[in-house]
Amino acid sequence: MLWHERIADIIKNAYFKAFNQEAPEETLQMIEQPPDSSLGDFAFPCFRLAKTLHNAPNKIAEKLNEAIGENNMVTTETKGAYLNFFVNRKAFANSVIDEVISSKGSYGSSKEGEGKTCCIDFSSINIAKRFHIGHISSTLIGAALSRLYAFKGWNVVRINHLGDWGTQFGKMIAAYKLWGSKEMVEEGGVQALSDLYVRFHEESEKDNSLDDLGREWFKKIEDGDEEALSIFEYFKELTLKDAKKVYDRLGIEFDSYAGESFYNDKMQPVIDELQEKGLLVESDGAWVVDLSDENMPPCLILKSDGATLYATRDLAAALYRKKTYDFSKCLYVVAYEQDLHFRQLFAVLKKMGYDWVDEQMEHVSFGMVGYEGEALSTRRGNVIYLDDLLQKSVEKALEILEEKNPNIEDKQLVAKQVGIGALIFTMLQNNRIKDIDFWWDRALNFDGETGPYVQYTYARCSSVIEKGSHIDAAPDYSALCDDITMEVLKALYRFPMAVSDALFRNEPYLITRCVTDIAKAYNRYYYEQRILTDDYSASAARLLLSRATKEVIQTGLSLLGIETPEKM
RNA sequence: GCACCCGUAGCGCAGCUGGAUAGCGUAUCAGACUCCGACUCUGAAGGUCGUGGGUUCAAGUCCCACCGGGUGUACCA
Repeated sequence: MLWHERIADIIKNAYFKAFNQEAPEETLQMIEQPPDSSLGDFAFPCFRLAKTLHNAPNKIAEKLNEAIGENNMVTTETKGAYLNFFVNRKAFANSVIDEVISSKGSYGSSKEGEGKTCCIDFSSINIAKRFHIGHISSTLIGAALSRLYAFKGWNVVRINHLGDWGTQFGKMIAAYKLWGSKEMVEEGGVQALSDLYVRFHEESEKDNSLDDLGREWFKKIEDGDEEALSIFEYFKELTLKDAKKVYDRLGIEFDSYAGESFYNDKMQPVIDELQEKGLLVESDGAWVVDLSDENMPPCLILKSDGATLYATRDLAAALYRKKTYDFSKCLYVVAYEQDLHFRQLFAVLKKMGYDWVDEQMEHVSFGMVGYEGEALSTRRGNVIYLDDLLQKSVEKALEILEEKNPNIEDKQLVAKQVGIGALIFTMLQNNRIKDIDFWWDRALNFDGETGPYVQYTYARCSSVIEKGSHIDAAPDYSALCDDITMEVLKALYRFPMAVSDALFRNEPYLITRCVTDIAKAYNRYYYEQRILTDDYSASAARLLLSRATKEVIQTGLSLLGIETPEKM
């Protein structure tokens, strides 16, 4: 039983005894953890009760305290309006460790999502463009969320909504036909495609007949011309092959690559439906859904030349996903630049009568990535490609390993785990909404609260557990009752709540920070408390704590997509 | 112009959805290994929480105005 619940029960009983009425519904939610452990392990603030009980908050706290009396699980004391609880440390240690060890790596998981489906639209790379750091947030946040939902029992559909539609692909084909060749692209990969595109732009400044050629080729794609399609498919294959390398290194897979082109033939029904429901109005030759009652600009559905737009496609995609997956939740992990677009999208769906939108659809927006104080820009060279970044981070990790632990086995593998782990950790350390200014020296800094710090703690646990493997005495939990050990136990205790909060708020950083807290508490403990001693019963208990720490760190990091080497 | 987001220590950020003395990391300074891994640990210093009002027993947190920064604002995605 959770200690929160246990304490809520104690309060409820005391409340009834003291005031002869039921305690408020939200008693459980009112329980807090004090800012300082010396105040208590849990606290119940009584301010809010003053009104209903017509009594001063500190008097209420005192009365509850009297009503509780003696209890073998907690001792209580009042401090002003707070009723503070000190847990029975031995019982607390025992229950936290049991809980972790008995769940066998699934500590913090649950089945609350069972039978429900969550679609997560993330990463969403563009065809014929290299994977750069502009896509890293969506990719890592989306991947972490997909693991989190799965951990909570959800059926997760990971969708890579490819940017694979638009006139630029007509231009690409034109450029390819003019100056490119299979050999050249085979050798240069996606970079060669980007170069072709850049060249097309340059040349079309001088020769504007090229733009017509581009449009012609795009028209051919639209009309299903065999040659155009086969070249286009080839570009797509090439891009995905490149991206796959990055995804593999990050341990990410997708269930669907249905991108923009996929919805090409699925928009007409949506347009018809908008028409039938009387939502489509003409405006300056274009067809829009008016959203002035929502204080938003109109949502453009059809251009004046009859062509569809981004919003049209997203409407079709949303309805398709609902029909195909019957989701209970549909997340869009997209930068905040598109806040308005999603607000419009959701508003239009609601006008169409889809009331599930409010509860089920969410734009999980995040801050933008810049490079050393400037905006990302391919033209100015302010671009970092993801494969380069991963490579550099792994190299840095390898350098440090060579220096600190040159004789380690699987050095290359460990360097990869540490280097990539460091990167993921940094990216998932803060609130999504914060902009990220990318600096090489910051990205490659492994000191302080970083991925390697937590991984190091994990390796430390492994090491001491191995050293103590000969101990088979029955654990004596009274060895886990001092203040410093309690901080480790409390950090472990908080983990399931961090997981729940992270899911509720769609914020992976809550996991990152919880795992960091655990590592910090354990490192301090490790320094202050000798784990392996002559007292085998005490050692056995301390080893169990180490094992619990190790397992929770592993669970937490794996949710983020970070691996845990046994040695580093 | 309008809409949305952000503003907390030099820098990078938390702050449990309104509660106890505002924290963490970095950088700076001072310390700690004959000892389970020094990629560790302890301590010091660093703040009118952008500004001014308001609501409340209680405001970094809620409301209003202003200042500063970012993003968006119909035929791109």
